Amino acid sequence: MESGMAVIEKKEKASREDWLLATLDVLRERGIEGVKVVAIARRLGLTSGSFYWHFKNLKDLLDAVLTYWEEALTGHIIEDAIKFEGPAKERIRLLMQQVIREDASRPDGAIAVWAKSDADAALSYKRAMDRRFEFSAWLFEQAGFGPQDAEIRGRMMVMTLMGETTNGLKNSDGWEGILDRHWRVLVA
Amino acid sequence: MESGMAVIEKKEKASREDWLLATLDVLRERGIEGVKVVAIARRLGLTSGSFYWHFKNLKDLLDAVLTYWEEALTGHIIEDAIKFEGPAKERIRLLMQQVIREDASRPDGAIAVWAKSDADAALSYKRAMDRRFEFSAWLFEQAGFGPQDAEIRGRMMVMTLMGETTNGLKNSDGWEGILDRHWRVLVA
DNA sequence: GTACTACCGTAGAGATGTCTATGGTTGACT
DNA sequence: AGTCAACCATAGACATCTCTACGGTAGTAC
Repeated sequence: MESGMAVIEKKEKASREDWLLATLDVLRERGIEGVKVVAIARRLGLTSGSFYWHFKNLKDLLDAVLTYWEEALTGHIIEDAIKFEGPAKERIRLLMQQVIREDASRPDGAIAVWAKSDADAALSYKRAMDRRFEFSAWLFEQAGFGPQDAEIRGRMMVMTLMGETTNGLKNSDGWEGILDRHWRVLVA
Repeated sequence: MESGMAVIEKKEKASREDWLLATLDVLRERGIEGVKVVAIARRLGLTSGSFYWHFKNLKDLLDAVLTYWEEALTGHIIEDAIKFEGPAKERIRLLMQQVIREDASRPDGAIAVWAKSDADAALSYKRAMDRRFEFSAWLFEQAGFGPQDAEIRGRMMVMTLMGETTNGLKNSDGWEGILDRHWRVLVA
């Protein structure tokens, strides 16, 4: 079953952020229980000895992962959407495209599973999801839907995007068409 | 971080199916890398020695899990929906309710993550998803939508249900209302 | 009571993982 | 040339996991 994990990038020196990003890769591919110090070190072409220079221990790294996911990976999409100036429905389309385009780097599915067994992850996950639902509802209100309708459409958008993301939509043929048709149903 | 895993059920003797069901619980809660022989044995109040009476090895168990998930956990929902006699839109509502009601026992999210790192799981996952998409498209065609529209609405339904499932919709207040509003948008 | 089936426990080898301790190495600055 | 900061490797104690080997037990069948 195991096919081994290759050394992805051989760097002379790795920063704390390099370790963090490599961890996100492992998290996405192997799930939370696959996040081992030795596995991440192997991926970076380093040893575990160097890990403990950057992080106190494994938990320290996992906390950093959650914080990064909440702030950067959820936050920047919202910020970009707020900045956008133009029709509200186009803003929704833009956000959907951006999420799918980041497809490969999003560990959302793995974090959802992680949240089932870990209290800290569950807190982060709930905060992020609530934020997404709230912002998505706002997006659809701006597009002219009433509060109740906006809420459910926003919720559907978030769910659909998470589903397509864990499903790897971007790697399939005609993903842009599929996304466009999702959008049409949502803003209809 | 680890809070230990309690002995859930202490049985005198366990069958192959008991091991399988316990594995599904662990899979859902800890992800694929958390599926360890000792962990499942602990949950059943047994030791790993007994595991190897029922299964050749860990891979043997994991194959059984995939087969069971594909055939039973995906299949019976489709079968129930086919059996239903009544308006096509009501059939859709029924299916959605059934999926959410089974919420707690569905390991779909964990299998999606698993599929990222394992070829066998990826095959099972793709087969199951294709079957769901195909059947869902049929459901919406029966409800009067054109092929293209039916396909995208079916896809959205599957994604939304998977999202709400990994999100634990059933454990939240007013989940029936939320589900009903999802349905209304989809069949509108 | 003997035998057989179905199941379980224990012990242990070997692999893999966390984390500590300690000692390189490399480039920038002086 | 010397020093310091930043980063990495190695070794090893200790824990956890897979899987084998082998012996034990409870129920049923005769």
